[in-house]
Formats: sequence, C-alpha cells, structure tokens
Amino acid sequence: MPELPEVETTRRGIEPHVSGQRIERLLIRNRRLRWPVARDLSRRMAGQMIEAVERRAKYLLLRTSAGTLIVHLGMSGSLRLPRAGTTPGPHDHWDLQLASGRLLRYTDPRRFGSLHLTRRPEAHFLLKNLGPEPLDPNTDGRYLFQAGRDRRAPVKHFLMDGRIIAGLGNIYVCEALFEAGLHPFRAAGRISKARYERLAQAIKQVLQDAIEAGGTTLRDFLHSEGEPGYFSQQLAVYGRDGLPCPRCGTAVRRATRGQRGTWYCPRCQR
DNA sequence: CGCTGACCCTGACGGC
DNA sequence: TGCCGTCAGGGTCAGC
Repeated sequence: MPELPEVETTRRGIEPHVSGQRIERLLIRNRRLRWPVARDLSRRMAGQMIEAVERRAKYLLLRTSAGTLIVHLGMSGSLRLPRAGTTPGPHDHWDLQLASGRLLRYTDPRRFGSLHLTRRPEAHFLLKNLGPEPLDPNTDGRYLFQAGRDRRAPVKHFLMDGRIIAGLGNIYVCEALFEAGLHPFRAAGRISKARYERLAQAIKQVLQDAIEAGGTTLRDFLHSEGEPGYFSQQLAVYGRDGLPCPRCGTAVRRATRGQRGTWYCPRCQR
C-alpha cells in the first residue's frame, strides 16, 4: 500500500541486495499491468548489471547497463526478496532473478502498477511532468507559495498534483495539512507565505517520520511475509472520522470529494 | 487551462 | 454462510 514513504522504505530494503548485482533473468508471468509490459523486456534485461536503485516520487528506478527500469507499485503493489524457490502466488507478476541467487519479486493484486524500460528516464512520459521532490531542500514554503499563486483549487488537490510537488498521496496530504493547521478545502491561492512555510515543514516532517517508522521493519524484506511498516505509523486524522482530534479532541470529519476521502479537524484546520 | 468523472483491477469488509 | 454493494493508499484521459 505504497505512498512515498513506503516506496522509499522498499528502496532502502532492496538496495543492498540488488545494487551491484547482475540480472540472470527477468521472468514475467503476467504482462497485463497498468500498461502492458514490453514483450522484449526479458531478453533486453538478461545479463545486465544493476548499478543503482533510486526513487523519483513513487517510482523506483533500477539503473542498469541497458537502461533504467521504472517500477511503479500502484495501489496494491510490493517488492520482496523471498528465498529462491519460494512458490509464486497468483499476483506475483514478475521476478528478477539475480546471479547471486537472490530473487526480487513483484506482487500486485490490483495491477495498477507498471514496469517500463527506458534509456532516458527524465524524458519518459511517467516522469517528465513531475514536480520537485517534497524532501528536496528547494521544495520550501517559498516555492509552494509561488506555485499556488492565483489558484482557486483546494490546497489538498494542489498538493496531490504531481506536477506541483511529486509523490504526495491522500494519506500524507491529509496528515501534513493537519500538522500545518490548514483546512484541506482552502483555495491554494489564499494561503499566506508564512503558512506555506509551515506546510512545507509539515510535509517533510510527516514523510520523514513515516520513512523512519518503515525503517524499523526493513529486515522483513528478506523473507517476504512481513509488510513494510506503514501500519506502525501514527495517523492523526486519516481514516479517523468521528474519533477525537489528537490536539483538541474535536471529532475528526470526513468529506468526500471526487470519490476520495478527506479527513481533517474542523477546529484546528482553517 | 482547469476541473469532473470514468476507468484500469482485485480484495476486504459490513449489512442483510 | 453467502451474496451484494461500497470502498481502497494511484494515475491517466476524455469531455466540458
């Protein structure tokens, strides 16, 4: 169930076992992901060296000598390092078999995820329109304030627009807005620079805390059963309608906009 | 250009 | 126990 912290947790979990390793074989069992996996991918990846495992927004980038593999986990995807020989389940759509004997296995029941190979990731259609990384020091209150100028869209939708800021999903946007005391439906263009400073800080804090919480379960990646530590994250408002706001005790409210839930404290968030 | 809703798919859960 | 409707963390795209 991946948002940016879960993807980063995954990256850190697999990186030591994958980076610097040679690909023996890419075994694709089901090509029908969000976009069909290219037919010649297995042939092109055989024997390639994985040089680095990076992340851009919610995408994992496996840099290889034949190009960059772009992996997206969609809504229900995960990457694990099961023991060699572990029987694949019905949603285990591809395996990267490494020369070391390790196995990197991709699981995605809903198949909203994807797998692409590209020579120029920065020009790839999935990546080329992405805004700055939220944890980049340059992604600060000043930047958000400038980007929000004259926008009448609610700040929540503004933050979920990957062209403005990359990789923020529903959970962490709700949480960051709570931390910043900002009402999710306030127009993006009607927020002061000072409040954007607070928001930018809140975004970084919420993401960093979640990444750290995920870090405590990194070892689980080796044995495939454990989920990344997303659930151990303490959520203040997300999914908590009717429960007391941790700051003032007022009942957390849930609103629905565009088929998606938005949770906030009607008293603390203005 | 900006916004809305439909859509890709499966699984979990609550109500009856 | 089982069936059915609803909802889910993402992201693109058509249409207005």
